[in-house]
Amino acid sequence: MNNMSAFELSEQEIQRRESLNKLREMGINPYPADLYPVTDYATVIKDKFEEGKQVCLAGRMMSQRDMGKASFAELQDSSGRIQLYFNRDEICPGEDKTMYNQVFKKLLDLGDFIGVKGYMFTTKVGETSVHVQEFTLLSKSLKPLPLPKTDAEGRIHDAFTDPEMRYRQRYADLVVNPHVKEIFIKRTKLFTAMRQFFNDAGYMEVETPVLQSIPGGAAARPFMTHHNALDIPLYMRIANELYLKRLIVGGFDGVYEFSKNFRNEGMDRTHNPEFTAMEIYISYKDYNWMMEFTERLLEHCAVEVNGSPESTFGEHTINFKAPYKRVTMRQSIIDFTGFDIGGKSEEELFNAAKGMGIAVDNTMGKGKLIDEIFGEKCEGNYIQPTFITDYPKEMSPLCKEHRDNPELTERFELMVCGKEVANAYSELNDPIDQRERFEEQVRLAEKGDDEAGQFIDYDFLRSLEYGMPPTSGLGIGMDRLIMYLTNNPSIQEVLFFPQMRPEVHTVKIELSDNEKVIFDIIQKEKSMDLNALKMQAGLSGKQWDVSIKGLTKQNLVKVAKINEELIVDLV
RNA sequence: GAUUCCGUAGCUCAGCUGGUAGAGCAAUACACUUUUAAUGUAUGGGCCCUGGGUUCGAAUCCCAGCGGGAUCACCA
Repeated sequence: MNNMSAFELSEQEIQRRESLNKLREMGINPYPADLYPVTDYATVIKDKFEEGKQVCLAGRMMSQRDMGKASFAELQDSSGRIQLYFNRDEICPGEDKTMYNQVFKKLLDLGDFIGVKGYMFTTKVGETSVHVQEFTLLSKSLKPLPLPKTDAEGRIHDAFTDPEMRYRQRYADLVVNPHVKEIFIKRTKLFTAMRQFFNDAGYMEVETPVLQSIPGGAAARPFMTHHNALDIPLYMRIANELYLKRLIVGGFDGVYEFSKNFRNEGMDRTHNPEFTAMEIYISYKDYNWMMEFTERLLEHCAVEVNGSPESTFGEHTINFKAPYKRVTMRQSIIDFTGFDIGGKSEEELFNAAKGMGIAVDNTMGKGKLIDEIFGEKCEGNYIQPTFITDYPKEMSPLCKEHRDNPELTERFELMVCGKEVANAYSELNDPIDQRERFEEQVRLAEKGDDEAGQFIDYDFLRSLEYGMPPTSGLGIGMDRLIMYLTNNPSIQEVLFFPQMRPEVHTVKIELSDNEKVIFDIIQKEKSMDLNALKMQAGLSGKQWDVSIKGLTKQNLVKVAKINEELIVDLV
């Protein structure tokens, strides 16, 4: 559906345009340029009520209750809503009552931005309100908002709920659904809290390239683009890890970045093609230190966002209060399956997984098999924040080998509600080992493992050769974290503008009768010789000329000259 | 990608086994000087997602498409 075309204005849209014109005729500019001297905000003056206090505020008029010579309206600004009281003889003290009778009562529509000056008072019924002495139209709204109504018990009626329209028209969603705005305020609070925590610890926020010639740091299908001047392919980053590590090589102690990453993969309730990860790298630390840092960080963030370390997600109450339980992957698999992966061969793991009813195939190595068992049997059980540690080496090409066991890595993931929200390593800084791991990934990719990385970033290896201090790194899926902190099971609810299929605008075009005749023929044939079409249409030379030009102009057909013959094609 | 549900007025939704389209809110007009889902009276507003098919007749039944939701699969 679309309302983009001027041909299809609804009745209400036409009425609003007429009001707009009337206002102009009365000398009222519906889109004035001058600033409006706002001094107050709706909820602030409601919370700190002072009888008779002069106020000046601005916002959208969201409801109007006319009672003849007096009226009530509601003003919604960025802070919330407040009731306005309009009295005819105070708005219009003289003989001329136009401002009240015409402008306020007739020509203003719900959704219009107005500015009001007046004083605070309480109505008979006890509602704190602004007694308006003067109002100004600040901006006219030409399209009716999908406005719900709220009753005395606070129940919302006819709420604007259609997810498609809410996501496509987030601006309208934000105006009429205050709880939606709340989600995004919390989202920003989360980012602020995290920044503050890192900055207080002395770490530095940095920016690294979004356009990369080698998309490294993760295994995912990248978006490709092209740089014209250099005439080279470029990729949108899938991760920023390798660039942050280069900065650690360069001598920064701690660097972090909120990284918009892009992955050209499927979309669903928890995946959007562009999403935000936070990555931080801190030198001279290991993953044990990072676990302690992470739990303090998340407790801090939860408190800043929700005022409490506890957060509700669906049927669960998640407690982000540190410390979190730590379980090795080996122990976790023992806990939930009774099977001990320690020291087992690939064949034994293969058979064990098969015995658990897990779909296995021959391309799977040890690491992949263990990961499948964990993903299938264990992962979903961790509701409260839990660190799962010591992942198999094969799955972690950027992570340092475990100090006690060469088959494992010093890696942890933080599980919340059965999903990964953070991932951290003692970072691999041995350039020779790193090169071998990359080469192993390329072999796996060639074998058909589409999760393995296919590119080797030789510049990154060069930087490691100069020497990277022992470093621990942490990555957090910001979208997923804010989903948990705002009780939203869908990523679309925590992104202002989630990816959608583009809207199709079927433009309705009025064709003349003659144009229709031609169009009907060409629509069947798709493409035909111009003279044959002219004959079939049976129009006079002049009628033909006007009609075919009309169709070409409306971009419905195209006339092309091929080998001295004129061909008409359907567009 | 698979399965399934949905698409009707600005919004939220009815519309039965096919018979010329309905409500509430919103809108327009009138009345009303402290209402608050204000109220009362009257009025207007629809490519019923698109395209085919069946039928004397389709919002309704069938097929295809488009868009969206949910579940599953995939996603270090």
